[in-house]
Amino acid sequence: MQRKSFSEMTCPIARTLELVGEWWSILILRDCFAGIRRFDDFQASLGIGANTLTRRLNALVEAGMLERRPYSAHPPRHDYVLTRRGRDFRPVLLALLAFGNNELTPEGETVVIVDSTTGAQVDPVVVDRRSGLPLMEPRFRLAPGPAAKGATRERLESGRHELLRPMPDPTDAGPAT
Amino acid sequence: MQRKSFSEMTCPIARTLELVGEWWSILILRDCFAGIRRFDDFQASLGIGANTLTRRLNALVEAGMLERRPYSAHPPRHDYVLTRRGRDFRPVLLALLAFGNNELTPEGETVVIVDSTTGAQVDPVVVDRRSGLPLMEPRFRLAPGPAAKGATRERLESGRHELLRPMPDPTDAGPAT
DNA sequence: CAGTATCCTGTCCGATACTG
DNA sequence: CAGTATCGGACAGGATACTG
Repeated sequence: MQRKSFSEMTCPIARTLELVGEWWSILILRDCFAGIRRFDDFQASLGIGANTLTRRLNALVEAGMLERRPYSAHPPRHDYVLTRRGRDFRPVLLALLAFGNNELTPEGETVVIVDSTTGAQVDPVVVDRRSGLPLMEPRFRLAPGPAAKGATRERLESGRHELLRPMPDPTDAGPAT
Repeated sequence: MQRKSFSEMTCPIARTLELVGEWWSILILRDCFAGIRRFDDFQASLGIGANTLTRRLNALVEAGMLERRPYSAHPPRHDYVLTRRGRDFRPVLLALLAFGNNELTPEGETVVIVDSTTGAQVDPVVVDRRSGLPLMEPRFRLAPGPAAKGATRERLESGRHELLRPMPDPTDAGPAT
């Protein structure tokens, strides 16, 4: 990247983006959750060049998202499996999946989450683990953490942040104010 | 991109990735939720070139994530505000935020979500909106949607998919060096 | 089968200059 | 202030060839 490098950024979102780096990385992680572990299977599933796959796989290992697990010594062969950190990425994939299903399915959905007991399709929401309440509840707010500084801190303290707030629909003919 | 183009892919995750395209896009969306709406403010917040910002902003408008709202006619000026689709992207940002906070904060967290009533820090989880149960419950599973085909369908039907399943810890790699 | 090495190309991005 | 136009560099990703 010749972008100024996200590592200089303290934002956790930017950091995460830096870690998963390129798009293929996320798709590879998706495939890991689909049970794929072998080089060849990744290649077949993704339609990615062997070359590029090597680079992405190495990057993910280096990022601590994947781990090599030898299954043969002669010749040396290994599976690529998710580390704890890699498994922690799951909610991001679920969120991407939900968004894609809600917004981008001209010809119908290809993957859905269903509740086996009812057969109903699941609508994923993000909630607070402890209270079970959706994060949109007014009681929740973004706050500066210990390492926050400058403009970030100010913006967070001002309460103007809308990541946890319902927003008016601009297309719904709301007066422009 | 000279990648084969995700649009050929039917996976909702791949589609979403195609939509938000480049990394700056996601950071721009993040800033939109932070209440930023003006070209200049994006530039200052992101440290991005005016040139690049224009391109990303145009792409996001074209993708239906942002909308231009004129606030001046002479000269023509507009705010960039989230559309419904753009606001639908919120859970992805929350998931990225949570991941970054959990995994990538060597010097401490910069942004946290807190419960105002208790002061406790919030741990976000993804649950089924209807039942309130975490998606890891065995009753939930991925299933092929109406438009699923081929290998995707087979893999989903085989039940081997682990996106909604707890996975064994592979001896665990901590942060790789 | 499971990769690595090399070369090439597209394009994302940054810097700079310019406009109303 | 809010952008657009143009140029150049870095790098992700593709194609191909090669190894054990």
